[in-house]
Amino acid sequence: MNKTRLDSSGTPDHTVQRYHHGELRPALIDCARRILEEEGLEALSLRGVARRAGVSRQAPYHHFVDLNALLAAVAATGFRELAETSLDRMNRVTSMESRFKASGISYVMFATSNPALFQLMFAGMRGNFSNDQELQAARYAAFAVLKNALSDTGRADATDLSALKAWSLVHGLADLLNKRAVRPEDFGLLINEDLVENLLR
Amino acid sequence: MNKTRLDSSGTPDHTVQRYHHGELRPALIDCARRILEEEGLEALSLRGVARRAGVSRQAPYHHFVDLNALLAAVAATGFRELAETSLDRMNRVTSMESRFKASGISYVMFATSNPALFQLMFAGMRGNFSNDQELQAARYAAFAVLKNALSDTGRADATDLSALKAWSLVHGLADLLNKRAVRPEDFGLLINEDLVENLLR
DNA sequence: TGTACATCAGTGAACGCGCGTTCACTGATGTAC
DNA sequence: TGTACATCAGTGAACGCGCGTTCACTGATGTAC
Repeated sequence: MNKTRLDSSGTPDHTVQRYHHGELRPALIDCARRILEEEGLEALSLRGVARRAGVSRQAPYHHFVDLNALLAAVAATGFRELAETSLDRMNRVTSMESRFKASGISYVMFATSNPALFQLMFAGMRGNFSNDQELQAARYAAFAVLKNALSDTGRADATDLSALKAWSLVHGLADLLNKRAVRPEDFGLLINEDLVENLLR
Repeated sequence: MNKTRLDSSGTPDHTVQRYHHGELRPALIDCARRILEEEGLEALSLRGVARRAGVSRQAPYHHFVDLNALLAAVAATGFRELAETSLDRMNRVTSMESRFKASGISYVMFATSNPALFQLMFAGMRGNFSNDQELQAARYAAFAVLKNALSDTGRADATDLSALKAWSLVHGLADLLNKRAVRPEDFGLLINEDLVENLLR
């Protein structure tokens, strides 16, 4: 272990090994996200996260009571990001109809850009960490963005059932793409986004 | 171990413990299915299956080269059953339109009646056992039943893209129900089937 | 400004678990003669 | 019809792995005086 004191510039730096990490909690979440991205959900473990953060196995327990708490925190970042990128994309267009369509596209794009994270976000709903407060709030906020996108269209059929229909459509497409049950090439298209565009037209 | 000889009636019986099981391969697949049903996909292991079949840990290796081979065999039974129950349901109605609708309903009902199995069936597609011959054949046959249900309607828009749209819709609904992201109670309904009926109307 | 000391955030070793898989072995079965 | 024997389908012990988690400990930090 190459332990050095914080140098005089004083800025926290994950690459500098110090006894007190300083930003370990967010760093652990970040490492978990990278493991999800590179190795998938099955490969995510507390020990692995600690290893990646360059910290002892026991260190994470100072920031998360157990593995589920870490998973909940990671899933929460996922929902916040989903809401954020959805709003970003929606704000690039003006009509309520195109905003609604943008929300659907962003849902699929988020899911296929972060397949393991997306899996974790929904795995939690029947799992052991679904009652985490922070996670519930983030999930609720993300779903609200999407639901509002539909109701804002003012469509006559903007019912709960239509919302479910829209959600099922994009959720299903996202999952089929992630599971490789469907590929854009099968439709003569190059990338997922083209396929979503076509399907939601 | 209560090992008894095969009694004079001579019928193979899984409950009678004999040195040679006689029907171990199908029995293992059956045990795997029951573990999926009762404990979920994460709980499925070769050791667990052997344990449940009342057989040594090593015994399954006489019938499956490794865990993936067993998983592939289990997933294949799933696809065969999906095709079978879909056809059953479709054959209870006459018009091509209602047959198509029946195929959609049966897809969701199968998925929600066998959540862990359904998860396994699609997990394989990006996993290590997707190139199993028997599995590929069963999967192809099941998907053909559903695709034909649409093309048989003779709809003008019975394109590949419409097929994907229909598939995404039922697949998404199935997954949302399985992940408990959506419950029929949220829509004032009692059971999943009512919700599917409403959504596909 | 210095310092004593409580608290915070790490370390390192260990426990117990279930897993996939390999190895050498043996009882059971079926078939050729 | 009997029997020798190859083969099939089991057993049981063991290896090595990664996991979540607990325990006792210690270095670092910040604050009251």
